[in-house]
Amino acid sequence: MPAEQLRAAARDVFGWERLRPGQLEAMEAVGAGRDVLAVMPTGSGKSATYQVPGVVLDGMVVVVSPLVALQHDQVQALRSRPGVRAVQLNSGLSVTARREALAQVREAAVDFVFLAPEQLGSGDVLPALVQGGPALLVVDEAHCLCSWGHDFRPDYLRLSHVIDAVGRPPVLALTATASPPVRAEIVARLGMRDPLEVVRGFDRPNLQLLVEDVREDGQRREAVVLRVMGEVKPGILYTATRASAERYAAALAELGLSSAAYHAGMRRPVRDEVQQRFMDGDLDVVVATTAFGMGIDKSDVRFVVHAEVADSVDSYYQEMGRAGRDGEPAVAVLFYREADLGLRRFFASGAPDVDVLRRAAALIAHAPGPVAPKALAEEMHLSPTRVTSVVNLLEQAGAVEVLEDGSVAGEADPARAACDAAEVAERHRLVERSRVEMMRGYAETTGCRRQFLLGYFGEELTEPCGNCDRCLAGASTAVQEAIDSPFGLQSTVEHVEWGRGVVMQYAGDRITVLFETVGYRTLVLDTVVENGLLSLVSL
DNA sequence: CGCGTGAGCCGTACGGCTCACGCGGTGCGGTACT
Repeated sequence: MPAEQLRAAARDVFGWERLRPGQLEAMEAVGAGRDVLAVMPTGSGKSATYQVPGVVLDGMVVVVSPLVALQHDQVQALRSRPGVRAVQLNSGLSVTARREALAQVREAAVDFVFLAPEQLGSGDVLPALVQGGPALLVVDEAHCLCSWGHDFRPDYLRLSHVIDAVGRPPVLALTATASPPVRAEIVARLGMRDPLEVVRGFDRPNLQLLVEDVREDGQRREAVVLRVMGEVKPGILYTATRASAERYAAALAELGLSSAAYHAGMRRPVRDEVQQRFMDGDLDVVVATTAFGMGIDKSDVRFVVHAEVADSVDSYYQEMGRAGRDGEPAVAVLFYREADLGLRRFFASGAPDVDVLRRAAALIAHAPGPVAPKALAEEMHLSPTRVTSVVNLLEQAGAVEVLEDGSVAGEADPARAACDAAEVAERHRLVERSRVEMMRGYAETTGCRRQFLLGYFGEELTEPCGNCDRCLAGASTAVQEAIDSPFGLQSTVEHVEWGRGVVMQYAGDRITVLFETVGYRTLVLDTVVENGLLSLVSL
């Protein structure tokens, strides 16, 4: 697909006179049938990378998108363009509307179809897609695969099977934030082949990065409220729990701010109203849990304050990145207390029930033929989500096989299968917990915070930034040149005890490695070298 | 893991302390009930 054709479509259909370099690069690859992973900041025209090829391509584009509300907005935006046909498939559709949409999909009589991964799990959607034969499959907000796929929304981990089932069209994965290991996981989990990675800058120099140490929980409340009161509005205050969001929202309102809480425990219409008021500029502060943010693109947010740590640097970067999108000065403040890591560790430690794994493996092994997930759910009195998650683990452990129609087969010894599957989950749990530890790394770093963040995302900032609290205090310790070390960034190393890992970062006299089995570990480089703890692995 | 809540106790009559316990995030879909 020549660039000229893409430019013409962008201009004639969407009214975009110019395409940015990253956009065009991704579009051309997609048009040429290549898998693409695009990591580009929100507001940089990520959606254009599938919208434009979508109107040029001969065939239908399937977009897997995590939130029904996002799908709705995306469909509306596309329908407003001349001659563009877009539908969505979700549980909100009436029987008639759904039947109609499915018929259109079967005949490939639409340009775009939007759906959540759960739609692909059962019934009539996958056969309709197979018949329609998509020309491109897009996974929007692809980091959800890693953050949600393992337990919360396990249908995400089934996408590679869907891609195979619909005839392996080119795959385009999109996200705004993904560190190198997250990118690798997206590529692996989707089974992408030799993907082109288009990664556009992570650096947001207009964001001032601050961390405030809190000793006692009691002191924090007041400090957070004072900070929010003192900042230029509007802004977002993130909290770790719903109750905390409610409390802060009330406290700020009492002091005269227009503030509102936002979390998943609130009724849908109330949540929508809060979001709308924020977008319209009617709110000074939204006090929210992680429920708030996806799909929010408001340019003039002046601060993002975290009352407690996020669950990973990936999440933190994504949340703070909602400030200062207009390029004007904005501030990201993290209130840090070591004890807060406990709650995040708790969230990251949902251990699987070995007995459930064993029972599932036994049912599958002793069945006369392949078992439908629905039958497993009924037999075991588990929700479909739990069953999918259990099947995913057994499959990753190599104990069962999921057939093209979704049914599960396997003859492994149940006790053994459960043990192997639990080990898969345990490895994932360790990595999740080490991601929490990297939040400590950010909060406790003695060096430039931006160098830490960019290093985490695989980019190098050669000089301290001058716009974080460490730099402003003149206290940034020099970052050790990677050149001094025998282990280059992103090189594969082997530890005497923890096995293989990838070098992620240098900060001060320390080296951080992401190990396959135990997750992130930070080591003193001199000790590593003196004792020969690491060796370079040539691949 | 650690915070907030409520029960129970102290030691002197209502306030304050300690301790045990439960709970904590994210959304899809479908079902049951107005």
